[in-house]
Amino acid sequence: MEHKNSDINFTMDTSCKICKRSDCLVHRNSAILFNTSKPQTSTILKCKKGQQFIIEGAPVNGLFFIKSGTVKVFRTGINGREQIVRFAKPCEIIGHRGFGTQEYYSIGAIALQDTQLHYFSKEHLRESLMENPKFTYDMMLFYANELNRSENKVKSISQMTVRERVIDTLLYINRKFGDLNGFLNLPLSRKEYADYAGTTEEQVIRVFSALKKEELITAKGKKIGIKDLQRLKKEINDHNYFLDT
DNA sequence: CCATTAAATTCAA
DNA sequence: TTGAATTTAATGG
Repeated sequence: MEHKNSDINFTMDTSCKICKRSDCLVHRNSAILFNTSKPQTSTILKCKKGQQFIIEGAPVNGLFFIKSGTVKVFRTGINGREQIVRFAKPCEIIGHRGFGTQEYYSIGAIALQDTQLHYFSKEHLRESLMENPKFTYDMMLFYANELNRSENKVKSISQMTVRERVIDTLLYINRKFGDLNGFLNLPLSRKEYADYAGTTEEQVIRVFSALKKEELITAKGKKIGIKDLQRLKKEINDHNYFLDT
């Protein structure tokens, strides 16, 4: 909740050197995004673990693309409760909802690990979008995907039981971040699972304990291992089915 | 929700 | 690399 916003480090970069994926929006459109003939192309923002780089209510000046690391995007509710909207990994966009119409961010974003972000100004993006239909189309697909996911999330929160929501969260993390040596490749606190699933830390801990007893998962601190993916999937597929990345 | 204990992580020597 | 200090997990009221 209470994260310090200390020295943020800006450096210039003219290309996306790390990511070489053909399905990466930044890489696929790097010629446009890193157009060297334009003065202000991109900036790299380096965030340390736990650093907040988008503050709710701050003015929107541009968009962030994750170059490396992971990020949680959240919104704070009325009672100070944190609702995690999504977890984001490299090649994803952050802060896009505020782009265009909104003046201020309605979400906050915090680096879960040391993270590098490409930052593009509104002006540069506007020009790139106007000039390049392919880039615009890629962006549109991203928006459509996000909308779909967000609609599904509304359903899951309002209609699923706590247990189902926790399982759903585990499957989401598994789908999106995969596993490493049998453990989910993203260390999260129980509080963070709770904030995504829309419950409390205690509930998550209790569901985890039950799942461990049923031999569906294993847990060693923040390392959560999925033991029986099929049975977990089956349990929520009775009510829900959705894909996302 | 809060208090207690156990467990895990961090950090600095 | 270790272990003391701090943070986080788990359980029961």
